Amino acid sequence: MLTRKQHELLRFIQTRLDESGISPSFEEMKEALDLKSKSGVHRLISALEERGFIRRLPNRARALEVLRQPDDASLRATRPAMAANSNDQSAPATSHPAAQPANDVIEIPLHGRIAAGVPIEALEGQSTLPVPAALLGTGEHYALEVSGDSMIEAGILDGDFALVKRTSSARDGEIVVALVRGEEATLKYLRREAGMVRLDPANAAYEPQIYGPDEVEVQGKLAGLLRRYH
Amino acid sequence: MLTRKQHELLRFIQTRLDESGISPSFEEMKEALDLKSKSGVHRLISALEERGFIRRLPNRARALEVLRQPDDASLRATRPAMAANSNDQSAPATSHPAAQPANDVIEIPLHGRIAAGVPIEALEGQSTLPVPAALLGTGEHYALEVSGDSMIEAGILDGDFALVKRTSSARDGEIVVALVRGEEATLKYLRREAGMVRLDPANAAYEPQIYGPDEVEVQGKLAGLLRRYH
DNA sequence: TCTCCTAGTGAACATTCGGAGAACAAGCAA
DNA sequence: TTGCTTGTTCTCCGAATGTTCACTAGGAGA
Repeated sequence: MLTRKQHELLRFIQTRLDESGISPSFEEMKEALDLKSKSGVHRLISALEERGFIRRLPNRARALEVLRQPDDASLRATRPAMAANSNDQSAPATSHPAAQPANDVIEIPLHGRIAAGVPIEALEGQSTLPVPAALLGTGEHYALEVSGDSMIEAGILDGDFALVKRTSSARDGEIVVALVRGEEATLKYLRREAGMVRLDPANAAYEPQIYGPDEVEVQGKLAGLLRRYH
Repeated sequence: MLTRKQHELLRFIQTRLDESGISPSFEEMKEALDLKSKSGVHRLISALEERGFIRRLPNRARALEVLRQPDDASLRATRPAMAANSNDQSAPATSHPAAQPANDVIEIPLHGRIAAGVPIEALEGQSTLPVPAALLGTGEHYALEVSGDSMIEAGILDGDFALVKRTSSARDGEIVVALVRGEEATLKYLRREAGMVRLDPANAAYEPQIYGPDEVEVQGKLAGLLRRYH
């Protein structure tokens, strides 16, 4: 899936993220790959993004996120080491060499219903929900039960479980959990325009809402969805 | 399923990916198979792709990904099931505190895409998908990747994973996997009227289809849904 | 608000590498 | 025979890489 250079760069980025938590700048990547110009890095980054290995915020410095690891044994072998690096060694949760089902499932907290007029922190969780790891990317996730039909045209129905990645940044067009004026958490499309933040429902019966940047806090972005039919 | 050469090539690719994480180029595969030309490799690659064993980005160098192993128990044991999930994500959240194994999880077989014009039995699957037991009821279940937008108004989008309970009976108004004339499996609302069976899409752009009772075989009914956002 | 600096963007050029595919032939099984 | 897999040669063109240079967006500070 990756060429040599792409692979090399991806590993460098991942290493830096593991060590310092900060993505390297183009300049640093240039040095690491022994190039004389940032342009080469730029193209490699673009290729990695195109192939779905990283994600980035355009025009933002050091705004890289690794989405997947290259599919190779050396990584699999080093994963325990990485775990020890990136996180506290006190988490022994990684010792499941062949515990097949367990490796594929992540237990995430269920924080209650969204669009209930209550900040979701208030509902910090009682229960948890097991979720296939494949539905999630990296990072911390939680689940919310969707209330209402304001996102129905995006295929998100009342009663669905939204799997949300905890983050305070999101890109235009992504579906986010937004806390409005510290009071109300809703699930909406995020769009920014003219210094304002617009929250777009996916239901022609509802109006987009426009707020000042200080009125809206992104609490996470939609990473997956679970639904039950009875 | 695979010819000797295809099998040999697939194993070579997998080996290289395991060792280096970088897919081999046509030139390298040519050498490995002891051929004198890349064209042979080209045809083998095409065959492997057509049969769903590998995935590739067209016109991209070294952009191969192995989706399935040949039906070979020794190999299969070493590959997590989700590797076969068309998209990325074979490397889930490498390590974070919230990632804990769970018990109430059921591993169900993933039978391929539905609405692909192929009876799903034909795709009897290598891969499996871990699913929270809470999403399913009793009985035997399997998963299908949804193809197309014919159920979009029911909140079922292209690329979603439908969790299906295997059953040959369903009630009016339920969403079922229906095999039409032994050929085509589709996901539709089931309705019976005047001795006929009607399969209703949930998309105004599509027409309901009406069949004789002998033409339609219910293979299961929708029990749950998984979706990933990228 | 304005100005400056840095990091990121991307066009352009050259070189080498890698993939697509037509065309022809041989071996083999139904 | 017919159909399929395989082997081979050859050609064409696009991808990947390295490099230079100029430009732009954002953030920091005056």
